[in-house]
Amino acid sequence: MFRTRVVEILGNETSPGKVTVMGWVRTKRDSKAFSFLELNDGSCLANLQVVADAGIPGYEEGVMPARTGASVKVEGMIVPSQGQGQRWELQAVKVELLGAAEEDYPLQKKGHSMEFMRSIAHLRPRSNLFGAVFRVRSRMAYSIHRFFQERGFVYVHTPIITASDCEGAGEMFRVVTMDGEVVKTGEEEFFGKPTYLTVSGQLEGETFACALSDIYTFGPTFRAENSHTSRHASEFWMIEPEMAFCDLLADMDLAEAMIKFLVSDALEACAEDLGFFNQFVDKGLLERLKFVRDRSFERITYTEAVDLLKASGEKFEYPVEYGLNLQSEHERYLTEKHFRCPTTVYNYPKEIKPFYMRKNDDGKTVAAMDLLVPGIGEIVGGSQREERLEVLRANLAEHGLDESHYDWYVDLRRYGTVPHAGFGLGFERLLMFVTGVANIRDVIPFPRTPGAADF
RNA sequence: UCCUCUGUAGCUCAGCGGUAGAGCGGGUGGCUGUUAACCACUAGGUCGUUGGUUCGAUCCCAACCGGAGGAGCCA
Repeated sequence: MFRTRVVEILGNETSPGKVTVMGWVRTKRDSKAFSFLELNDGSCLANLQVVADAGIPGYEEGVMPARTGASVKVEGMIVPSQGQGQRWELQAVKVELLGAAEEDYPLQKKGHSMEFMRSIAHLRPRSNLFGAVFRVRSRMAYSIHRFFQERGFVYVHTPIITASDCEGAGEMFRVVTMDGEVVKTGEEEFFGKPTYLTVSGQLEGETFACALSDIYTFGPTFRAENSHTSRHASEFWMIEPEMAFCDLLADMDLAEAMIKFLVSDALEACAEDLGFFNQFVDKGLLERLKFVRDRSFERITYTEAVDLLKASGEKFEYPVEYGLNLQSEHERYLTEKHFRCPTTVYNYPKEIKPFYMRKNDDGKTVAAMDLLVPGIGEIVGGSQREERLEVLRANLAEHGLDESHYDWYVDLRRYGTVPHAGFGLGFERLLMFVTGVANIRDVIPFPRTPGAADF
């Protein structure tokens, strides 16, 4: 089957002449003597306008029954459009109906609510919005690999089924086998011990960084948290670079460079789709993305942030106090009202951070950092890892963890330990930031949230 | 897990203590180089479920179920 993609046709300076195009009908306007078909093949946001004169081969069988949602094959000439609104149009010489759409095709030409679109997740990529979202998602995945590969990072596939529990990362899904309706436990466990779906590849990533220097992971992660918000999903994708011979400063530099790289690439490679978001989803999107691309980010220590929030005069629902976690409202104030740009907060009190983060010399804080962006909040969380054997052991004990569960992790500090650091970036949150789409369910093809695992 | 909002036609919503309406979508016909086309006609609903109050409930009350938003936790 040979076809020309719509994106190739519409980008032409001169007519490509005779082409065959296949796609889905977005809308059709009939008159007595001819029909206009808006054809979309997903290769770009724009449709190709097809002009089909009554009487051409396939008009009765191909064009007339082709209502919204139908798939068609059109052969014809690309000619300059007589009408307003498009440069090129396809003057059809032959139309073939590939697949009719039944009368109850749910996508209308008019806008639908996001809730309804979620209920038809198998059809929503055929809409302008979701087509654009998922083209951008694909491009950003590609760009992430490019960013790291160009910098000499090695891509590591950390396991999805894991026996390790990356402490502090939340509730986990158990992986079990069944005997009929009975879950096999104890001696019967498939792996001989309890296993889970991974909540993070970080600990395994550290082992590879302590061999290949600079590595990254990029894969699905799972959290069994019962959280109902627009920013949480039970299954999501995460990018986790880990670097040997690296401290917190270089870690923050990398996180910021990565955000800038991705935003810059999106602005260039996804201009049409971002323009659509800017018009219909978030009027300030392009301005904000250009700002992020061109300006430097703010950096502030946790202690400075607490002082700043206390002195702000702003009324918060939750108290600002050294030693307490920054609440969403506090993060939002910093990044949306005070600095009005992405902000990295670092050096958090050790009590509110997990065991693997490196203790600072002040004895009170750890070398942790969160990169906050306007509208989303935390998009990156990272730290320099504790590389000193005795300090790590003490941390495990302080957190009430059994060292025997982490023997392989502790080994890294026994055999040629090195300063190292890394971070985790939520892929869907990045996409929310880049597209302006407000709900995480709308930037992942088939979202899994508590109580919902359709499709 | 907690708090708030919400559930009427395929979709988006209006409505009212006396058993329902619009726009879009669908169907039929017409018309026009149209472009969220236009015009006319037409078919669609046990008003989320179960109880209760009432002469009478889609409307008031309760519980449950579903959806959404926020908090916490995090990415």
